[in-house]
Order: sequence, then C-alpha cells, then structure tokens
Amino acid sequence: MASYAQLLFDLPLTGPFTYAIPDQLKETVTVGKRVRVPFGSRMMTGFVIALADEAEGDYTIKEIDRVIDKEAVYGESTIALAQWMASFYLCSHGQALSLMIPTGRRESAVPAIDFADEVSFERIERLSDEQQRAIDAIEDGKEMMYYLYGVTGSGKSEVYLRLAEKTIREGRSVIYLVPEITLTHQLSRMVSSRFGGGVAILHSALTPSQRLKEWKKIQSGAATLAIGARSAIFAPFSNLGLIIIDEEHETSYKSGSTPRYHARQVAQHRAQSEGATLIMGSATPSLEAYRLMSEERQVKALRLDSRVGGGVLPAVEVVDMSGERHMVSRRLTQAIRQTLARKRQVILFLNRRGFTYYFHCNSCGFELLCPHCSVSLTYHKRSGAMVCHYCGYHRAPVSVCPSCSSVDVSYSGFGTEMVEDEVRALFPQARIERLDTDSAQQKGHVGSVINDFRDGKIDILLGTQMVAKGLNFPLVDLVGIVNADSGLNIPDFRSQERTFSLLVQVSGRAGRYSSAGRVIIQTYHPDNPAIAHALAGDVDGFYAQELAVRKEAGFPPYARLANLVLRSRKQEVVEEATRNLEQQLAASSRALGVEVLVAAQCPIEKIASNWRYHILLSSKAGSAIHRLIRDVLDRCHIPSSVYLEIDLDPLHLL
DNA sequence: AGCACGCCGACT
DNA sequence: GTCGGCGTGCTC
Repeated sequence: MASYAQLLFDLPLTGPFTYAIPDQLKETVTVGKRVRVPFGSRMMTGFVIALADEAEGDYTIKEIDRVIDKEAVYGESTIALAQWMASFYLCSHGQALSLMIPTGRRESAVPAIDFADEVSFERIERLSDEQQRAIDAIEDGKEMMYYLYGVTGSGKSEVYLRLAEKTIREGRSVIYLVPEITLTHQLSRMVSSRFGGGVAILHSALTPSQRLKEWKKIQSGAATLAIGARSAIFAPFSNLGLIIIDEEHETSYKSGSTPRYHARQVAQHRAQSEGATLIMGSATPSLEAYRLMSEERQVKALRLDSRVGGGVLPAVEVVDMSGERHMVSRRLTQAIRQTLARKRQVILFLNRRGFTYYFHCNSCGFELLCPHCSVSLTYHKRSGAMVCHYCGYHRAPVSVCPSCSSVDVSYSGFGTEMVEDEVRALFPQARIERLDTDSAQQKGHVGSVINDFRDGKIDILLGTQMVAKGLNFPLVDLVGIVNADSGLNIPDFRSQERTFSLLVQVSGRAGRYSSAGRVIIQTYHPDNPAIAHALAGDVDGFYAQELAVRKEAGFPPYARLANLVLRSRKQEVVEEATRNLEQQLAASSRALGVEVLVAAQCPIEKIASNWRYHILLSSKAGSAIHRLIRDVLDRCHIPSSVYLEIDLDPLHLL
C-alpha cells in the first residue's frame, strides 16, 4: 500500500503536492478521487493523480484529512488530457483537471431532464440524396474529420443521429456538442427519445449533484451518448468513437475564463489520441474550419445545399437606411403588414437590448459613462434606469445634463425596447413579444414565449441573439434585421465574419417550410462585403474574400494569436507591468518568429474599476508562441496586484 | 488564487 | 503610542 499521494489543486500553481496517507485511509485513497487536505492555513480539495511509496524534497509533509469520493471520478486518460490542456492553454495542470470533473458530492435524485411534456419524435425513414451521400462518405471514409457544410434546414441533425446510432451499434460512445441555447429547447428531448436511457445530458442549468449523476452514467457505461454544451467535450468515455460539433462556428464553444479552451481544439485532440471521428457542421463555418476544408484538406467537406421538407431559401433584400426617418423602414413596415395579412409570422432581430444608448449634452458635450467602466450607460425604459451592460451599475435616468445642468440634451442609438414601442405603434392590433436577456429575467418567460410563438399565438417576435439560434418556427415568413451594422463598428478583425454569420443564421429562420420566406436587412452600408455577400447568398464568395483579407493582414487562420490581458485597480501599475512584459517579450520574440502586434490599453480600457491593457502576439507557428510566453513568464515578475490572463487563439480583442 | 507576515500613514 | 493600508511570498 502506498504511503504518499500526489495532489493537484484548482490553483494557478505548477506541479503536484505530496501528502501522507494515514493508515486508516490506505485502502481508500486511489488515483481519481478527490480528498480534503490542509493547505497553508486552510482546508482545500485536492485531486489525487498518483500514488508513491516515498516522498522527496525538504518540506514538511501533511496528512490527507479525508476522502470525498467513494469511487474514482476521473482516470489516467483525464489526467493526461488535463496535462495537454495545461501546456496548450498555458494554465496549471490542476486548473485544467478541475474544470473537467464535476463538483457535486452526492448524486441527485432529480432527473437532469423533465419529461413531463414529452413528445415523440419519429425517426425520419426517408433521407435526401445529399444526406445519404454524406452518411456513406463518412461510413466508408478513412478521414478523421468531416464537415457538414450546408444551409439551415438541410437536415444535418438527422445525419448526426444516424452516425451516432451506427457508432453505438458498434459498441463505441458518442459526444454530441451543441450551443447551450439549442440544448435547453427541443434537441435534448429529441435525442433522449431516440436513444432512450443511454443518454447523458450536460447543460449549465444542472445542479452539481445532477451533473455528478450524469457523469457517473458516462463513466459506468450506462450512457453511450453524451449531449451537452462546451464542457461536455470532457465526457469521460473510455471507448469514444464519434464527436459531433453542431453549429461549429458558435463562439460559445470557447470558454470565457481561464483556461480559455476551445471545445473544437479539445475535440481534435481527443479524436486524434483516442482514434475517434470528428464531425462538425454549420451553414457558416468559422474561417479556421473553412480553411482546413478548402486549403489544407485536413477536414473533408460534405455539402448539403438543399432544404429538406420542401422549404426553399428565402428571398433576401437590403434596405439602405440613409433615406429613412424611423427605425423600421417603410419597406420593412410594408412587408410586415403583408405578412400579418396572410396570417403568417414575423421575427425582428436587433442585437442590442435596452431603449437608447449614448446620452449626450448638446451644450457642453458631456457623455454619460459608467463610473466603473469606459462604456456608455444604456437607458432601460421598462425598468426606468440607466444601466451599464458590463458591470451592472445602474442609476436614475437624467433629463438635464449632470455636468452643466443644460436641458438641451439628446439620447441616441436604439435597442429592442424602443423598436418594440415603434412596432406596437405601427401595428396596434398585432400580438407582439420581446425576447432578450432583460425580458428573460422572469422565470419561464422564454419557454412560454417560444411555445406561444410556435403555436401561432404571437404575430411578431422581436429580440436579440436569443431569437436567432437553432429555433424552428414553421409559420415564419418574414425576418427583419433591424440594424445589420451594429457589429461592424467594433474594432475587431472578426467583425465582418461575425456579422456575415449572424445575417445568414438569422435569415435561415425564414420560410423553412414554405416558399414565401423573405428576409429584409436594414443597413447604412449596403456595400459592406459581409452584407453584400449575405444579400447574394454567396457564402463561398464571402469566405474567399475574407480569407484573402486575413492572408494579406497576417491574421488567423493564417497566423496564431495570443492575447495577454493585464488588469489592475491602479492604472500606473498595469501600464508599467505591460511595458515591462512587452520589453521582455520583444527581446526574445524575433528569434522565435513571433511578432508583438499591439501593446496598449484594451479597446475597453476599464471594466468594473479595473484598468485593462493587452499585448497581442502573432506567429505563423503556434508552438513558438507557447514557448515564448512560457519562457518570458518564468523570468518576468508581475506584481501581484496585476492579474494576467492568457487568451490563446482569442475570439475577440476587447 | 488566498492568506499571513511585514513595514509605513492618520487616528483614539 | 496602535489600527490598518496593501506589497511580497508561500502553500506538500
């Protein structure tokens, strides 16, 4: 029996810590269990990653206090995956391991999914030729990665499910990744009804004990398919055969906090090391995936160009807002009227919540900013407050200038609340609902609005991203994009890609089951490439020109980026630390072929009273960036009042 | 990441 | 004289 255990902690510390195993725990302490131990002056949860007969080093060894788990909750392969993540994303081994394993203590009795209103989903017997060809290509193929590249409504899900069934029949397991919002609605029910009890569901609304229960189902082999959002990529199958990533372009697959992993990269690693097949799919692939398909041929593209179920692609038109006096153009107003007259439904999309943005004093030029962040406050009419969308600060609305008391003040920029008012005024008899993170505060509101809309009890659904993703409403004939430009002003090299993707995805909501689908895009920049290509329905054309731009500028997918974000309460301290770090990086970057692109304040320089600076690195080879950062961070001292966050392959630079 | 120890300013 | 600010360094 081993006398010592090597532990990791959920801390940014390198290397395992050695603890003595007291005699009475010798039988129970094993690799894969969590333990409580004294650490410094407090008790901490440690993860056992190895056992040893001897301890070396000149520190005093403490004893394990007690063992948390009856059975192991992770194994050697998870420990190895965490090791890879730690080196790839430049975090500690313990932090990586910590996010792969559930935090619950005892398994929940409450099921992870409520089958109260279970509906039966019939297996579609007849596949389209395209679907069948895709399935044949994957079943007969020898590649590791495939991409179902096809329009919304082309039946990708059915292809995924057929391949999942085959994988399970062959005795191997399946991970099915979907964006969080899709999961909470129909899909998890549909998958569960098709695969029965052998499904584990992992979504963010689960309690820790429900999550542990689903986890154990996977580990014990009781589940052969795990469906879930980003973190489901860590599902501990020992015989993984297939990984599905639906809506591959979705940015929610990248974690927003350390370690900032991307589920697609983890999936590639797992597929490679465990001999599994990876299938991704989207109507608008990320540029990274598109390049792997078209130029590198590492991913085999399978096209699905036609809609199943009789729907044809909607007719798209652009309205130049230059000559318009209202938020909803005359053209869009007319189209809404026609659609309502035919008893069909309308979705209006606007990527901004609230009533107005930007308070501006016309006398002295004062602008109302959040006192803790360098962003404007948004006026929310319903809650009667000025709100900061970054830190949640709110204050009473102002009608006179707080600086010079002038009454000559104006509000500009509009959000969903204001569009709602305008649409209600235009169509007083229509049934209108707004869906955004504000209206979603009321519990159950989202579900009931979506159900009512599907049942035809709502005529016009107005909302943000929430209405854009993964939902299918058969009666929708018209989609109006109120302001296509909202993402274009953001100083970020991905703003074109994001705008294009959003326009195509939102447009896909129109006319899925009819031939009268229509999309109206309102913009002040009808010639912008993202808008023009979305109008033309020219997806490949957009990618060709955007890839050319990225190649020319030396940006992803033709280069790897790393963003080092430093923040602190004290501006002088971060500024100094950033300068120091930049000098250290610059000193060794040339030799490694890494370029320091930017070292400056972040575009949003202050959030929640923290001053933010960033250093953006770029390189043709990812390994050079890793080496540079590791080397420099070993040498460079950063004051402890400064937080450093490393974002490898960042998706946004704000 | 916490938390303890340690060295300089404004208070009873 | 002390209470307490947060800078520095350690945690098996």
